[in-house]
Amino acid sequence: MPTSSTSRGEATARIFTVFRDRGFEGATLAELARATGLGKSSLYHYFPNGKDDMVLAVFDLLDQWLEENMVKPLQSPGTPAQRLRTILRALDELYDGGRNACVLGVLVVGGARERFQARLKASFKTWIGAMRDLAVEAGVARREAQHRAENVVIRIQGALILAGGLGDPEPFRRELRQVEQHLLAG
Amino acid sequence: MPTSSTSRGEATARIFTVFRDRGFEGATLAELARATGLGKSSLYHYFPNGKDDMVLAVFDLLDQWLEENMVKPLQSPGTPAQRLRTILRALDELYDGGRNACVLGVLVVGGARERFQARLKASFKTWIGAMRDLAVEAGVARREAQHRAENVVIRIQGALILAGGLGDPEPFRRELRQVEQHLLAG
DNA sequence: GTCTATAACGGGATAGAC
DNA sequence: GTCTATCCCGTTATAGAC
Repeated sequence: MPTSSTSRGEATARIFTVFRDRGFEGATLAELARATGLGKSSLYHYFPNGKDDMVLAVFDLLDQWLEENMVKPLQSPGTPAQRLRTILRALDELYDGGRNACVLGVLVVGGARERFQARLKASFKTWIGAMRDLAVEAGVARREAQHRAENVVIRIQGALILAGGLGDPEPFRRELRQVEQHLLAG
Repeated sequence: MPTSSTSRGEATARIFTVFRDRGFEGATLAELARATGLGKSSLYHYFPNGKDDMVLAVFDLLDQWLEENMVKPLQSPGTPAQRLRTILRALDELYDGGRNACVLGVLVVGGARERFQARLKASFKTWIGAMRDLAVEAGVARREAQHRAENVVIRIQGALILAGGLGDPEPFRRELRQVEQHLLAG
């Protein structure tokens, strides 16, 4: 169906990286156009409300990613520990071993938060919910599982911040290893 | 010596909150002027290089805060646990129980990181170093103390992100309580 | 759907009087 | 040190041809 050289979906994937690296107010139309290979007019063709629409598309893409890489592994075969490993590997890849920021964390700061609070909350809840369900399945009491799941997300977000601030991805890598031990521990 | 109604120091304190709440690119001169009660020209009188100079002043202020509230308590009387409590109380106040963002975390995202990487790294290292020294004094081996200190900073940063994303400060409050148990544990 | 051109606006920054 | 006025540029957004 798509007739253009760069589909809306392909454009969204590029736009994702621009918001992740530059933040909402730091992402200019010029850079978004360059990153997608589209002219400004074409961007407005796909995203009539400009950057706001682009961010919503990024949330849609992110929610697909969460569904595929966090939620779907809950129904896969294997032990909870094995599936957790799969999940953490996907996160490690998404964040490029601590060298990439998290677009959710980026959109929490500045004026973007107010605008997209509902989507931010929903995405975080999806993520936390998946981690919690895995812990519950491994025998952790539901309330404790919820807290551990939030703790996992907190530590990943914080590790990405520190890695960025130090200019060194190592804190992220160590934290990811510890998280693996922590979530399902007896 | 200051003859103006709003001194540079007072202005910096207000500017701090604007960058914290809006981010570097989100903070406009109009808002910075409004928040300080100064005209644009007065801002440029105090900060000849505009927003860049303002951020440097914010780093100076923050480093003073770290010295007073993280480093100085290391020489205070009392057990390490007591001094840790004092330190965590100061952080709880700084972040208003999880309702405020961390200006360090905010400046890590977007184009501000590259510009201020050195200052960011220095501030994080000061903070981590203080936490580490406290753990060492409590009998934790130095390498383990360093890791725990980084973990504390990671969890505080991450908790602020999640609190912002969910629009609920509770994750921060719980994390702060857990951090208190974790840093010095035998 | 994509292009060129441009409108309309807001941003950072400066000049010069006081 | 502060004010008013202004400049210049980048940014968002739109118009209209192809």
